[in-house]
Amino acid sequence: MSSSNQRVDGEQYSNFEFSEFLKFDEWIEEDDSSLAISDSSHNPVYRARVVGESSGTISPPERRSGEERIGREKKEAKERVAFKTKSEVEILDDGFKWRKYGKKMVKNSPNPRNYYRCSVDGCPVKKRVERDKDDPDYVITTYEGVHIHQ
DNA sequence: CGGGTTTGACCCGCGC
DNA sequence: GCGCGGGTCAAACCCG
Repeated sequence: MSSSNQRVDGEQYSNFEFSEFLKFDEWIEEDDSSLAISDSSHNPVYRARVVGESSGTISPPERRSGEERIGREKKEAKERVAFKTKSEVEILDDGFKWRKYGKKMVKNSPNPRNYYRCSVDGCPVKKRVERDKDDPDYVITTYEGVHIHQ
């Protein structure tokens, strides 16, 4: 991963409290509504959240091989936070190390969808990056789960 | 050498 | 019951 953009947001995200901010259901404009689009490589202009149904529990990712994954129980829906950011590169450095584990093409969009996972052991955090179909200049980054480490 | 990235195949849930 | 879509894993390759 070679991110040409210097990381100046590491602390910015540290202050992020997903569990608290998760309160929206649609794209909401940030205070930077003016879309000033700072020169900073990335600045979340939009924030959306889609918590896993609070009432409708979704089955956890139980892989095939019904023998090693079995045992997982549905504790609570994982948090899903989506950020719409204007960026040229989809590899936004949020202060964590991500390992790409898959790429898929969306049928509704000519743009591929990249799947990332936290390299830290025990970190069940997953990241999904996709380019906006209507706004190629924008990148939608969806975070899933919470980091067990800072 | 290690870690990370890549692409295809595989799997699962749901819809029809 | 089968098909589609989306998601994940895995082997191989590349880079530092």
